[in-house]
Parts: sequence; structure tokens; C-alpha cells
Amino acid sequence: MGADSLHTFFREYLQKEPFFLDKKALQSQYMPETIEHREEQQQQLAQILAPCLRVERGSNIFTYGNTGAGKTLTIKYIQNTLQRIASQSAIPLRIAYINCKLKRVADTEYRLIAQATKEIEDATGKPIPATGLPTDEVYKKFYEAVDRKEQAVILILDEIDQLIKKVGDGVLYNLIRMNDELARAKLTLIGISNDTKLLENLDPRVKSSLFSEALHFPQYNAMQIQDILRKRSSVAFRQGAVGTGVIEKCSALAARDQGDARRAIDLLRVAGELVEREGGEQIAIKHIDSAEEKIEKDCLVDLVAAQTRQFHAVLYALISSRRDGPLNTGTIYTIYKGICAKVALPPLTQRRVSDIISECDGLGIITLNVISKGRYGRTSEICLTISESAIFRISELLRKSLDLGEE
DNA sequence: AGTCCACAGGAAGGGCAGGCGA
DNA sequence: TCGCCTGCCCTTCCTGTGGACT
Repeated sequence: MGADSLHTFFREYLQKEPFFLDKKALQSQYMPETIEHREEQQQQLAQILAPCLRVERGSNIFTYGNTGAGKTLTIKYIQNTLQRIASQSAIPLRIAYINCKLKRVADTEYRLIAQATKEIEDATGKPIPATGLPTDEVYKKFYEAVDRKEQAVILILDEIDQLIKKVGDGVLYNLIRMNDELARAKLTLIGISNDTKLLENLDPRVKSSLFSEALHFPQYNAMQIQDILRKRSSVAFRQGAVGTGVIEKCSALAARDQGDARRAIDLLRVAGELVEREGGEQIAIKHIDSAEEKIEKDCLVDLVAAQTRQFHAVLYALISSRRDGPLNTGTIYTIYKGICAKVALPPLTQRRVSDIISECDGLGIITLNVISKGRYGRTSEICLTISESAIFRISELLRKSLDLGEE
């Protein structure tokens, strides 16, 4: 594209009516005016949390349900409302929302408490360093931040299942103990979990005292997702921009996938972006299919790009030998060592590589099946689960990261 | 029934980078 | 600067395991 045609392109782009009226309505940070099909949960949460407005201690709450069931949205909605009322009536209420899955922010005990302190403290407080303090010290700072005056503090821990899986339930136990020792402040904890069975495996002390109230968010059905999508798309698009059957298709796909409303909204947004880029006028069903593929591919490529070089070498071993019959840990390790030798990477032990292979399973790149071949030992059978087009893009990325050049 | 393979996967700890207070 | 603390990535060592083979 020459300078002139580039100029014309941008001019024309600006003159065209934008495809999206308000794209924000399809993004994850968007807070709708009302939350559909979650009236019951809202009411229960409101009843449990209302004492906080009188600076009394509310019951701790455990909310659970599948991904995209509206847990976070509903709780944030309540959070906003509570905060608005508190500031209107000058009630000392502080609410901290923390996503425990955020890498390098709140994915360890230390980081979680440090982050919580940061959220609750005044801006004047000295920030807690990323590392270096004893954990006791961090708890102490958190305690001081919470108890510095008479106030109600609500601590919302999203994706709490991820945290517990990683560091155990000791954090929760410590928080409960601290809660009993507070002199002035009243602390209420809200745990949000995607794992519906989390509660069963918790320390009984934590279970009974931490989460006295449990609130289930059932998955949405296709009709409910349609409602949600219609509301959102009426804000996001001009009239007529969404073709017939598109909303139904998004809803059906998402309903099949554990009633994940977030996924349905993502599908619609990405489909819209595809049409916008094509210069089209209307989203059709075929765009939903392309959007589905694009979301999956982009998500995977980003995930892989964020991993270490060692991870890349293991994944490259998996990808390059995918056509050589059934894969198992031993053969992958041999191939991996060959790759390491080629790119001058010090090879890890088999123990560590087997963990990396499990991580690939966790990311949904492969499926692992532990099988026994009797006299010939026990091993994991490995199957790649990603599409050939995704493999193509990922191998490109891996070759670049490992300096392997073209195949 | 006992053996043995090729791992799986838990536990413990080493080494490193980096912050803090003395 | 030093000792102490952290998280993180990794190794070493170990026990456990399902089923084919003897």
C-alpha cells in the first residue's frame, strides 16, 4: 500500500458509519443496567451483605457455579451498588475484589495478602514489595490496613478454587483467625469458585466458619443466553446488524458448553469484528463459525507464547512427532533431548518434563491418559487435541522462540 | 503367585534473584 | 554489606501402580 492509497483507506474508514455502536457492551468489563436471570441470587446476596452497611459483620459467602454463569458479574453489580450507597451516606465501607488466578498478582499466599492490603489501604500507605517480607509481616500489614478504624470490609476472592489448588486452604484459615481478632473493623469474605466440588475437600474448620452461606449459580440455558445476547447486542450494534439465526447459534454453542454466557458474548463480539474488517454490513451464521475458530486459536497462541523456552521445546517435541504413532512420556523425552541438543538448551530431567507435559494437558493442548502396557510398563498416552491450523501457527511461534528456522 | 517394566507423581530441598532491616 | 526472608524453577529421591509375562 503506497502513501496515497493508505491515506485514502484511512479517510474512507473514518467516513464509513462504524459497525459497532458501542463495542464495550460485548466486553468483559461491561456492567449492564440489570442482570438477567440472576434475580434470586442478587436478592440473597443483598440480604446477606446488608449488615455491612450498618458496619456489622455479615456472614461469609461461598458462591459457586460453572464458568460464565454470571457469578462475578452479579457480585460486582452488588459491589457497585453497596459502594454507591455507602459513599452517599458516608458509611465506612471498603470492598476489595481480587482475582486469585491473576499470575504474579494474587496467585500465591504472599501475593494475595499483599494485593488485598493494597486494595484496602489508603493511597498514602507504603506499598508491599513483590517479595522479601516474611509472610507474617504481610498478614500484619493487612490486619493494620483493615483494622485501622471502625469500618466494614468486604474481601471478594474470585477464582478461589485456583488459589486453593495451588497453595492449599491455609490462607483461608489464617483469614478466619484474623477475622476473630479484629478490634474495630468487621471483615466479610466472599469466595467465588468455578469448581462446584471445592467445598467438599476443604478443611472442616474452614468450611464451617468461613463459608456459612453457600450460593449456587446454575448454568444458563439456551433461552436465557439468547435473552442476554439480545440485550447486549441492542446496545452494541445498529439495528439490522445481526442476521437471523445468529443469536440463536451463539446461544446454542454456549449452552452446549456448560451454559457459558461469557463465551456467547465473546463469539458475538469477534464475529462483529470479522464483519467490520471485511467491510460487511451484517453478521451471518458463517461468521460465528469463523469467530469460534479464531477465539480458540488466538487464545491458544497467546497461552503458548507466555510460556518458557523449555516449555516450548517440550511442546515442539510433541508437535513434531504427532504423526509417529501413539506418543508416550519416554519417547517425547528422547525427542525433547534431541531438540535441546540442536538449539543448545540444557535439558531438564524427565521428572520436570513430565510435569510440563501435564501442564500442556491443563492448557487443553493435549489429553493425557495413564495406561498400563503390562510387562512393558506404565506410561501416559498423549494425544494432541488442537486443530492443524492452530498447530501451524503454534509451530511457527515455537520455531521462532527456539531459533529453529524453517522446517 | 510373583516379577518386572516404565513410568506417575509426592516430598524435600537446592540455587537463584530480589527486598528488607540492621 | 550481611543475614534473613520470599517466590520460582528445578533436581533428587522415593514409593506406588496395572497388567503382561514367567
